[in-house]
Amino acid sequence: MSITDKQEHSKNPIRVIFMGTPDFALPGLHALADTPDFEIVGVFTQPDKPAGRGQIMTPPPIKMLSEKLSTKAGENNKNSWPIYQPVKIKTETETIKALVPDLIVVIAYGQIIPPAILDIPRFGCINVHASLLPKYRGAACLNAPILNGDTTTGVTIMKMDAGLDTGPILRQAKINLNGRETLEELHDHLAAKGAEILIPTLRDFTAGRIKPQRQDNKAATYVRTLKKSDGRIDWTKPAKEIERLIRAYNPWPGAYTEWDGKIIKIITAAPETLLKNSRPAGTFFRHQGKLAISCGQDSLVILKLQAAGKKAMTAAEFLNGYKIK
RNA sequence: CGCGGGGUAGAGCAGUUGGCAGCUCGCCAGGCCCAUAACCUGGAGGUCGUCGGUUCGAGUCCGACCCCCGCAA
Repeated sequence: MSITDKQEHSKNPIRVIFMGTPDFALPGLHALADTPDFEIVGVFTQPDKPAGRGQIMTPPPIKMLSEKLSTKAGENNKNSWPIYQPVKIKTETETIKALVPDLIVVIAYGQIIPPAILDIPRFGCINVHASLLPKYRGAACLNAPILNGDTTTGVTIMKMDAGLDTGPILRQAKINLNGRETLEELHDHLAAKGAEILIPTLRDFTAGRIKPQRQDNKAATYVRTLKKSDGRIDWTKPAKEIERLIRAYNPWPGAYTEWDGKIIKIITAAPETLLKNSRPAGTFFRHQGKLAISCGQDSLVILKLQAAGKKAMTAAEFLNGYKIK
Protein backbone atom coordinates (compact mmCIF):
# COMPACT_ATOMS: atom_id res chain seq x y z
CA MET A 1 0.00 0.00 0.00
CA SER A 2 1.42 3.35 -1.04
CA ILE A 3 1.60 6.49 1.00
CA THR A 4 -1.07 8.20 -1.06
CA ASP A 5 -3.44 5.30 -0.45
CA LYS A 6 -2.94 5.65 3.30
CA GLN A 7 -3.62 9.37 3.10
CA GLU A 8 -6.83 8.80 1.19
CA HIS A 9 -8.12 6.37 3.78
CA SER A 10 -7.05 8.44 6.74
CA LYS A 11 -8.87 11.46 5.34
CA ASN A 12 -12.15 9.59 5.16
CA PRO A 13 -13.24 11.01 1.81
CA ILE A 14 -16.45 12.95 1.41
CA ARG A 15 -19.07 11.00 -0.50
CA VAL A 16 -20.23 12.97 -3.53
CA ILE A 17 -23.01 12.47 -6.04
CA PHE A 18 -22.41 14.34 -9.30
CA MET A 19 -25.29 15.57 -11.44
CA GLY A 20 -24.58 17.06 -14.84
CA THR A 21 -25.26 16.59 -18.53
CA PRO A 22 -23.55 18.68 -21.24
CA ASP A 23 -19.96 19.63 -22.06
CA PHE A 24 -20.02 22.47 -19.58
CA ALA A 25 -20.10 19.95 -16.73
CA LEU A 26 -17.13 17.88 -17.93
CA PRO A 27 -14.26 19.76 -16.24
CA GLY A 28 -16.13 19.65 -12.94
CA LEU A 29 -16.55 15.88 -13.01
CA HIS A 30 -12.94 15.50 -14.05
CA ALA A 31 -11.76 17.62 -11.14
CA LEU A 32 -13.80 15.64 -8.63
CA ALA A 33 -12.58 12.32 -9.97
CA ASP A 34 -8.99 13.52 -9.67
CA THR A 35 -9.33 14.61 -6.05
CA PRO A 36 -8.71 11.89 -3.45
CA ASP A 37 -10.53 13.59 -0.59
CA PHE A 38 -13.79 13.41 -2.55
CA GLU A 39 -15.23 10.05 -3.49
CA ILE A 40 -17.76 9.89 -6.29
CA VAL A 41 -20.49 7.47 -5.26
CA GLY A 42 -22.85 8.04 -8.19
CA VAL A 43 -23.40 10.12 -11.31
CA PHE A 44 -26.78 11.33 -12.51
CA THR A 45 -27.28 12.56 -16.04
CA GLN A 46 -30.09 12.92 -18.57
CA PRO A 47 -31.26 9.87 -20.54
CA ASP A 48 -29.78 9.09 -23.95
CA LYS A 49 -31.78 10.73 -26.67
CA PRO A 50 -32.00 10.70 -30.45
CA ALA A 51 -29.57 13.22 -31.89
CA GLY A 52 -28.06 14.26 -35.17
CA ARG A 53 -28.90 13.17 -38.70
CA GLY A 54 -30.61 9.81 -38.58
CA GLN A 55 -31.73 10.45 -35.01
CA ILE A 56 -29.24 8.05 -33.50
CA MET A 57 -29.55 7.45 -29.76
CA THR A 58 -26.73 9.42 -28.20
CA PRO A 59 -25.56 9.50 -24.59
CA PRO A 60 -24.92 12.90 -23.00
CA PRO A 61 -21.26 13.98 -22.70
CA ILE A 62 -21.21 13.42 -18.94
CA LYS A 63 -22.24 9.80 -19.38
CA MET A 64 -19.37 9.15 -21.73
CA LEU A 65 -16.80 10.80 -19.46
CA SER A 66 -18.28 9.17 -16.40
CA GLU A 67 -18.01 5.70 -17.90
CA LYS A 68 -14.41 6.33 -18.87
CA LEU A 69 -13.41 7.69 -15.47
CA SER A 70 -15.34 5.08 -13.55
CA THR A 71 -13.74 2.26 -15.49
CA LYS A 72 -10.30 3.74 -14.95
CA ALA A 73 -10.99 4.10 -11.23
CA GLY A 74 -11.97 0.43 -10.98
CA GLU A 75 -8.79 -0.63 -12.75
CA ASN A 76 -6.75 1.37 -10.24
CA ASN A 77 -8.43 -0.44 -7.33
CA LYS A 78 -10.35 2.69 -6.45
CA ASN A 79 -14.07 2.83 -6.22
CA SER A 80 -15.92 3.05 -9.50
CA TRP A 81 -19.47 4.32 -9.44
CA PRO A 82 -22.91 3.70 -10.96
CA ILE A 83 -24.51 6.00 -13.56
CA TYR A 84 -28.20 6.87 -13.36
CA GLN A 85 -30.30 8.44 -16.14
CA PRO A 86 -33.75 8.91 -14.65
CA VAL A 87 -36.41 10.60 -16.78
CA LYS A 88 -37.53 12.43 -13.67
CA ILE A 89 -35.09 13.05 -10.82
CA LYS A 90 -37.89 13.51 -8.33
CA THR A 91 -38.64 9.76 -8.44
CA GLU A 92 -35.07 8.93 -7.35
CA THR A 93 -35.20 10.08 -3.75
CA GLU A 94 -34.73 6.59 -2.32
CA THR A 95 -31.91 5.75 -4.75
CA ILE A 96 -30.08 8.86 -3.65
CA LYS A 97 -30.62 8.20 0.03
CA ALA A 98 -29.22 4.70 -0.42
CA LEU A 99 -25.97 6.16 -1.77
CA VAL A 100 -25.54 8.08 1.50
CA PRO A 101 -24.03 11.21 -0.05
CA ASP A 102 -22.38 13.87 2.08
CA LEU A 103 -22.68 16.29 -0.80
CA ILE A 104 -24.31 16.60 -4.21
CA VAL A 105 -22.57 18.65 -6.91
CA VAL A 106 -24.86 19.88 -9.68
CA ILE A 107 -23.52 21.40 -12.91
CA ALA A 108 -25.98 21.96 -15.75
CA TYR A 109 -27.97 18.85 -14.95
CA GLY A 110 -31.05 19.91 -16.88
CA GLN A 111 -33.73 19.18 -14.30
CA ILE A 112 -34.99 21.00 -11.24
CA ILE A 113 -33.84 19.29 -8.05
CA PRO A 114 -36.80 19.09 -5.62
CA PRO A 115 -36.36 20.09 -1.95
CA ALA A 116 -36.78 16.46 -0.88
CA ILE A 117 -33.48 15.72 -2.59
CA LEU A 118 -31.76 19.01 -1.70
CA ASP A 119 -32.10 18.05 1.96
CA ILE A 120 -30.61 14.57 1.73
CA PRO A 121 -26.85 15.29 1.93
CA ARG A 122 -25.58 16.82 5.14
CA PHE A 123 -23.67 19.48 3.20
CA GLY A 124 -26.55 20.04 0.81
CA CYS A 125 -26.42 20.49 -2.96
CA ILE A 126 -23.75 22.70 -4.51
CA ASN A 127 -24.22 24.25 -7.93
CA VAL A 128 -21.82 25.84 -10.39
CA HIS A 129 -23.48 28.62 -12.37
CA ALA A 130 -21.84 30.50 -15.26
CA SER A 131 -22.54 34.07 -14.25
CA LEU A 132 -21.92 36.46 -11.39
CA LEU A 133 -25.14 35.88 -9.49
CA PRO A 134 -27.57 37.41 -8.83
CA LYS A 135 -27.06 38.67 -12.38
CA TYR A 136 -28.26 36.32 -15.11
CA ARG A 137 -30.13 33.65 -13.25
CA GLY A 138 -31.39 31.02 -15.68
CA ALA A 139 -30.20 29.01 -18.64
CA ALA A 140 -28.83 31.60 -21.06
CA CYS A 141 -26.26 32.95 -18.61
CA LEU A 142 -23.41 32.39 -21.07
CA ASN A 143 -25.09 34.15 -23.99
CA ALA A 144 -26.33 37.17 -22.08
CA PRO A 145 -23.04 38.92 -21.23
CA ILE A 146 -21.83 38.74 -24.84
CA LEU A 147 -25.20 39.81 -26.20
CA ASN A 148 -25.31 42.77 -23.84
CA GLY A 149 -21.71 43.77 -24.43
CA ASP A 150 -20.71 43.34 -20.77
CA THR A 151 -17.07 43.83 -19.85
CA THR A 152 -17.04 41.23 -17.09
CA THR A 153 -18.75 37.98 -16.17
CA GLY A 154 -17.76 34.91 -14.20
CA VAL A 155 -18.82 31.80 -12.33
CA THR A 156 -20.64 31.38 -9.06
CA ILE A 157 -20.59 28.42 -6.73
CA MET A 158 -23.66 28.36 -4.52
CA LYS A 159 -25.60 26.23 -2.13
CA MET A 160 -28.85 25.33 -3.87
CA ASP A 161 -32.23 26.15 -2.46
CA ALA A 162 -35.72 25.62 -3.83
CA GLY A 163 -35.57 28.59 -6.23
CA LEU A 164 -33.87 28.80 -9.61
CA ASP A 165 -30.28 29.98 -9.07
CA THR A 166 -31.34 31.77 -5.90
CA GLY A 167 -29.20 29.96 -3.31
CA PRO A 168 -26.59 31.56 -1.07
CA ILE A 169 -23.18 32.14 -2.64
CA LEU A 170 -20.06 30.26 -1.54
CA ARG A 171 -17.54 31.76 -3.94
CA GLN A 172 -17.31 33.67 -7.21
CA ALA A 173 -14.61 34.12 -9.84
CA LYS A 174 -14.71 37.10 -12.16
CA ILE A 175 -13.26 37.24 -15.66
CA ASN A 176 -12.89 40.13 -18.10
CA LEU A 177 -14.43 40.16 -21.55
CA ASN A 178 -12.59 41.75 -24.46
CA GLY A 179 -15.62 42.24 -26.69
CA ARG A 180 -14.48 39.68 -29.26
CA GLU A 181 -15.08 36.30 -27.67
CA THR A 182 -17.66 33.89 -28.99
CA LEU A 183 -20.09 31.87 -26.92
CA GLU A 184 -17.94 28.80 -27.43
CA GLU A 185 -14.82 30.48 -26.10
CA LEU A 186 -16.62 31.90 -23.09
CA HIS A 187 -18.23 28.51 -22.44
CA ASP A 188 -14.89 26.72 -22.38
CA HIS A 189 -13.26 29.45 -20.33
CA LEU A 190 -15.94 29.45 -17.64
CA ALA A 191 -16.30 25.66 -17.59
CA ALA A 192 -12.60 25.45 -16.80
CA LYS A 193 -12.77 28.33 -14.33
CA GLY A 194 -15.67 26.73 -12.49
CA ALA A 195 -13.85 23.43 -12.18
CA GLU A 196 -10.74 25.25 -11.01
CA ILE A 197 -12.40 26.88 -8.03
CA LEU A 198 -14.80 24.00 -7.35
CA ILE A 199 -12.47 21.76 -5.34
CA PRO A 200 -10.95 24.42 -3.06
CA THR A 201 -14.42 25.85 -2.49
CA LEU A 202 -15.85 22.45 -1.55
CA ARG A 203 -12.93 21.82 0.79
CA ASP A 204 -13.38 25.15 2.53
CA PHE A 205 -17.14 24.76 2.70
CA THR A 206 -17.15 21.21 4.10
CA ALA A 207 -14.51 22.27 6.61
CA GLY A 208 -16.78 25.07 7.79
CA ARG A 209 -14.56 27.85 6.54
CA ILE A 210 -17.17 29.43 4.28
CA LYS A 211 -20.31 31.18 5.39
CA PRO A 212 -22.75 31.22 2.46
CA GLN A 213 -23.80 34.76 1.53
CA ARG A 214 -27.42 35.39 0.64
CA GLN A 215 -28.04 36.84 -2.81
CA ASP A 216 -29.39 40.34 -3.21
CA ASN A 217 -32.71 39.48 -4.82
CA LYS A 218 -33.37 43.09 -5.76
CA ALA A 219 -30.32 43.04 -8.04
CA ALA A 220 -31.32 39.76 -9.67
CA THR A 221 -31.90 39.42 -13.39
CA TYR A 222 -33.22 36.40 -15.23
CA VAL A 223 -32.38 35.13 -18.72
CA ARG A 224 -34.80 32.72 -20.30
CA THR A 225 -33.76 29.63 -22.21
CA LEU A 226 -32.90 30.35 -25.84
CA LYS A 227 -34.92 29.02 -28.69
CA LYS A 228 -33.57 28.21 -32.12
CA SER A 229 -35.60 31.06 -33.55
CA ASP A 230 -33.80 33.56 -31.33
CA GLY A 231 -30.90 33.15 -33.74
CA ARG A 232 -32.80 34.69 -36.63
CA ILE A 233 -31.14 38.03 -37.32
CA ASP A 234 -33.31 41.13 -37.31
CA TRP A 235 -31.46 43.38 -39.74
CA THR A 236 -33.39 46.44 -38.67
CA LYS A 237 -31.30 46.46 -35.50
CA PRO A 238 -27.99 48.35 -35.29
CA ALA A 239 -24.97 46.57 -36.80
CA LYS A 240 -23.17 46.68 -33.48
CA GLU A 241 -25.93 44.73 -31.74
CA ILE A 242 -26.13 42.19 -34.52
CA GLU A 243 -22.40 41.58 -34.33
CA ARG A 244 -22.76 40.81 -30.62
CA LEU A 245 -25.66 38.47 -31.31
CA ILE A 246 -23.56 36.58 -33.84
CA ARG A 247 -20.84 36.00 -31.24
CA ALA A 248 -23.29 35.27 -28.43
CA TYR A 249 -25.09 32.57 -30.43
CA ASN A 250 -22.10 30.87 -32.02
CA PRO A 251 -22.17 27.90 -32.28
CA TRP A 252 -25.61 27.48 -30.72
CA PRO A 253 -28.35 28.35 -31.58
CA GLY A 254 -26.44 30.05 -34.41
CA ALA A 255 -27.20 33.40 -36.03
CA TYR A 256 -28.92 32.99 -39.36
CA THR A 257 -30.78 34.84 -42.04
CA GLU A 258 -32.50 34.03 -45.31
CA TRP A 259 -30.99 34.86 -48.70
CA ASP A 260 -32.23 33.77 -52.12
CA GLY A 261 -34.65 31.38 -50.42
CA LYS A 262 -31.89 29.68 -48.48
CA ILE A 263 -30.94 29.74 -44.82
CA ILE A 264 -27.55 31.36 -44.39
CA LYS A 265 -25.70 31.08 -41.11
CA ILE A 266 -23.56 34.07 -40.28
CA ILE A 267 -20.57 32.67 -38.46
CA THR A 268 -18.27 35.65 -38.10
CA ALA A 269 -18.71 39.36 -38.71
CA ALA A 270 -16.18 42.13 -38.43
CA PRO A 271 -16.38 43.95 -35.09
CA GLU A 272 -16.13 47.34 -36.78
CA THR A 273 -19.12 48.47 -38.80
CA LEU A 274 -19.53 50.52 -41.98
CA LEU A 275 -21.04 53.89 -41.31
CA LYS A 276 -22.72 54.62 -44.62
CA ASN A 277 -25.96 52.85 -45.17
CA SER A 278 -28.58 53.80 -47.71
CA ARG A 279 -29.84 50.33 -48.60
CA PRO A 280 -32.84 48.58 -47.05
CA ALA A 281 -32.00 46.53 -43.97
CA GLY A 282 -30.84 43.04 -44.83
CA THR A 283 -29.39 43.80 -48.28
CA PHE A 284 -26.25 41.88 -49.25
CA PHE A 285 -23.75 44.07 -51.11
CA ARG A 286 -20.10 44.35 -52.07
CA HIS A 287 -17.98 47.03 -50.50
CA GLN A 288 -14.31 47.32 -51.48
CA GLY A 289 -14.15 43.63 -52.32
CA LYS A 290 -15.82 42.65 -49.07
CA LEU A 291 -19.25 41.25 -48.35
CA ALA A 292 -21.49 43.48 -46.28
CA ILE A 293 -25.11 43.51 -45.15
CA SER A 294 -27.00 46.68 -44.39
CA CYS A 295 -28.57 47.00 -40.94
CA GLY A 296 -31.00 49.37 -39.28
CA GLN A 297 -28.02 51.44 -38.29
CA ASP A 298 -24.71 51.10 -40.17
CA SER A 299 -23.73 47.98 -42.06
CA LEU A 300 -22.01 44.79 -41.04
CA VAL A 301 -19.00 43.31 -42.84
CA ILE A 302 -19.35 39.53 -43.01
CA LEU A 303 -16.20 37.43 -42.66
CA LYS A 304 -17.46 33.84 -42.56
CA LEU A 305 -20.80 32.28 -43.39
CA GLN A 306 -22.49 29.02 -44.33
CA ALA A 307 -25.33 28.30 -46.71
CA ALA A 308 -27.71 25.45 -45.98
CA GLY A 309 -26.28 22.25 -47.39
CA LYS A 310 -22.84 23.79 -47.82
CA LYS A 311 -19.73 23.94 -45.75
CA ALA A 312 -18.72 27.11 -43.98
CA MET A 313 -16.91 29.49 -46.31
CA THR A 314 -15.18 32.82 -46.17
CA ALA A 315 -16.90 35.92 -47.50
CA ALA A 316 -14.40 36.00 -50.38
CA GLU A 317 -15.36 32.47 -51.41
CA PHE A 318 -19.02 33.33 -51.17
CA LEU A 319 -18.53 36.37 -53.40
CA ASN A 320 -16.69 34.26 -55.99
CA GLY A 321 -19.52 31.81 -56.42
CA TYR A 322 -22.68 33.76 -55.74
CA LYS A 323 -23.70 36.86 -57.61
CA ILE A 324 -23.83 39.88 -55.33
CA LYS A 325 -24.04 43.37 -56.76
C1' C B 1 -36.12 3.66 -42.05
C1' G B 2 -37.15 11.55 -39.04
C1' C B 3 -37.12 15.95 -43.29
C1' G B 4 -34.01 18.26 -46.94
C1' G B 5 -29.60 20.31 -49.93
C1' G B 6 -25.01 18.96 -52.22
C1' G B 7 -20.16 16.36 -54.42
C1' U B 8 -17.70 19.68 -61.88
C1' A B 9 -9.72 22.97 -62.09
C1' G B 10 -6.38 24.87 -55.78
C1' A B 11 -11.31 27.68 -53.69
C1' G B 12 -16.45 29.18 -54.51
C1' C B 13 -20.12 28.35 -58.25
C1' A B 14 -22.75 27.70 -63.53
C1' G B 15 -23.65 23.89 -66.96
C1' U B 16 -30.43 24.94 -70.89
C1' U B 17 -34.39 19.57 -74.64
C1' G B 18 -28.02 14.13 -73.76
C1' G B 19 -23.68 16.61 -78.75
C1' C B 20 -16.04 19.99 -78.21
C1' A B 21 -16.49 21.38 -69.87
C1' G B 22 -17.44 27.18 -68.42
C1' C B 23 -17.55 31.73 -64.81
C1' U B 24 -15.32 34.48 -60.61
C1' C B 25 -11.08 34.17 -57.59
C1' G B 26 -6.35 32.09 -56.83
C1' C B 27 -1.74 30.17 -59.16
C1' C B 28 2.54 30.62 -63.06
C1' A B 29 4.95 33.96 -66.85
C1' G B 30 5.15 38.82 -68.79
C1' G B 31 3.41 44.03 -69.17
C1' C B 32 1.59 48.79 -67.21
C1' C B 33 1.55 52.40 -63.02
C1' C B 34 3.81 57.43 -58.15
C1' A B 35 0.31 54.00 -56.46
C1' U B 36 -3.75 49.96 -55.78
C1' A B 37 -8.15 44.27 -52.82
C1' A B 38 -6.67 48.41 -59.87
C1' C B 39 -5.74 47.17 -65.07
C1' C B 40 -3.68 44.54 -69.78
C1' U B 41 -1.47 40.00 -72.32
C1' G B 42 -0.32 34.94 -72.29
C1' G B 43 -0.31 30.10 -69.57
C1' A B 44 -0.79 25.76 -66.44
C1' G B 45 -4.41 23.08 -64.00
C1' G B 46 -10.64 18.45 -64.67
C1' U B 47 -10.44 10.10 -64.40
C1' C B 48 -17.27 15.93 -63.78
C1' G B 49 -17.57 11.44 -55.79
C1' U B 50 -17.39 5.66 -56.94
C1' C B 51 -19.28 1.33 -59.53
C1' G B 52 -22.69 -0.50 -63.01
C1' G B 53 -26.81 0.36 -66.80
C1' U B 54 -29.36 2.90 -71.22
C1' U B 55 -27.22 5.31 -75.78
C1' C B 56 -23.73 6.21 -81.90
C1' G B 57 -22.60 9.56 -77.86
C1' A B 58 -23.71 10.71 -70.54
C1' G B 59 -21.46 16.13 -66.11
C1' U B 60 -26.58 15.66 -68.03
C1' C B 61 -31.08 9.86 -68.13
C1' C B 62 -31.62 5.01 -64.76
C1' G B 63 -29.81 1.91 -60.48
C1' A B 64 -26.58 0.91 -56.28
C1' C B 65 -22.94 2.68 -53.02
C1' C B 66 -19.41 6.30 -50.53
C1' C B 67 -18.68 11.18 -48.58
C1' C B 68 -20.11 16.41 -47.01
C1' C B 69 -23.79 19.71 -45.09
C1' G B 70 -28.68 22.36 -43.39
C1' C B 71 -33.22 21.27 -40.46
C1' A B 72 -34.60 18.55 -36.43
C1' A B 73 -32.79 16.78 -31.55
